[in-house]
Amino acid sequence: MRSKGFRASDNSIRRLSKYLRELKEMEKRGIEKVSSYVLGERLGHTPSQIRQDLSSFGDFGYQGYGYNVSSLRRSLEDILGKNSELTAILVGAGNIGKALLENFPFDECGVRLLGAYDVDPAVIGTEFRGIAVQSQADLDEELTLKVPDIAILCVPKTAAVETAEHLVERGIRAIWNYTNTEILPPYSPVILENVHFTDSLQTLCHYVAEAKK
Amino acid sequence: MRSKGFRASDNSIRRLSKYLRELKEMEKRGIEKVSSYVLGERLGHTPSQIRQDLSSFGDFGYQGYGYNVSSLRRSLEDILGKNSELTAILVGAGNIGKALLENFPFDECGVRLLGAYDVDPAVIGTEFRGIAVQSQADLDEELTLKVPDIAILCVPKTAAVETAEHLVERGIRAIWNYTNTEILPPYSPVILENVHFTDSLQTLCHYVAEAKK
DNA sequence: TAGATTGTTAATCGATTAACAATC
DNA sequence: TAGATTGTTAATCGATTAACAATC
Repeated sequence: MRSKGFRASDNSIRRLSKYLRELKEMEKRGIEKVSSYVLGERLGHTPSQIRQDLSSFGDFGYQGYGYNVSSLRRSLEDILGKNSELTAILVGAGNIGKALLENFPFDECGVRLLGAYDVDPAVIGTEFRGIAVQSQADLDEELTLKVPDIAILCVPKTAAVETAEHLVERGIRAIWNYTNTEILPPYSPVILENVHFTDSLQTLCHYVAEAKK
Repeated sequence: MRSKGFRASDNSIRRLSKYLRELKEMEKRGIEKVSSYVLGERLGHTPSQIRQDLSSFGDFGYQGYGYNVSSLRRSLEDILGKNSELTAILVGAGNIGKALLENFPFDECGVRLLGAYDVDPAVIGTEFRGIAVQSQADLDEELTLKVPDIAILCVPKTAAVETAEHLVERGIRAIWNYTNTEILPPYSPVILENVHFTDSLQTLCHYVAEAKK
């Protein structure tokens, strides 16, 4: 994982995830090598773009051959932090929180989920894949001991900003935000990744409405 | 909703959703007017960008005054298809499907959910907010009667491509894709909006891993 | 009126694509 | 070897930002 001078754009990073997805699929099918041309065909990108994206992180290919699927897969996993032993907690075990607890493939991203927390007594104690939901007090205690790398924020909209600020005050430096709310001021030093479902559907609806006209 | 000659970029459309979110918040707080400068401050965009984004869809502001919050909110809802009476069905009532059925604010996007479908007999018949999950056969019958505008695809990865193709063959022209898979060839005429959770977490992990170095 | 702020045109910046020498 | 395909440099394209006349 050799990093070069300039840094890749956010769009480029997101494409790496997409490439990784396709590479895993190819690996599963026993495909050994792939060229930027073929990968681009499959995913709708130009060969140039793929080579540019990859080359900003290292020399992964071989001239006249292309890329070895398995080894490029491993390199992309490295870049995307799979081997960085990152830890996370989940805050808010409502519906979306539960869905993540029950189903999300954290291993696939190399993230170890340390715990889940909620304020609702009816939910506290419930167990999902070996993780029992704990109380707010437990969360605060936990954070004094060790701050995980990532907080997955799944609390209701109304508690979103408050909870986010609380977590950041206690040392959290990255948030995976499911609250459909802008939880922190722009340019805050916290690394923020938003999953805004309504934004996504509204974008789709815009194009659908346009197409219907 | 006056549309001008050139079309807005995808990024621009996505920002409109963000603006809309903030405008709703301001409206709730009783704020009557807003300038591109103030809105930009709140969301981390330059005033120029906001004016550019908006002006590609119409003249919504007033010189020397700014924008009226309520009326801009309404205009953005129009652009984002809220008043286009779009319809949708949900296919695959597993965990994420259920979470959407139980919680997603479809009204907020102006989308009417017509039905939900699954192959699992254990799930068929279950009701969520007035919508009973129906069988695959029911789905096919429904599609011969009337094709909804959007299919929300929540089936397992393994059934993703097959189900998507099935739906498209029967007339579906837009898919909100929750399967974490590339379900259709690039450049297909179907309008596709992907919600790829793992891509999102991997992107976050990349930045977190970088920051830890 | 003077100050504020729009919509738009022009300038800048960054990202994508094309081209090509290097070389497996 | 000849053909294929990389990594990289240069050219193009598009998106963001700055500037400003118009005007409320």
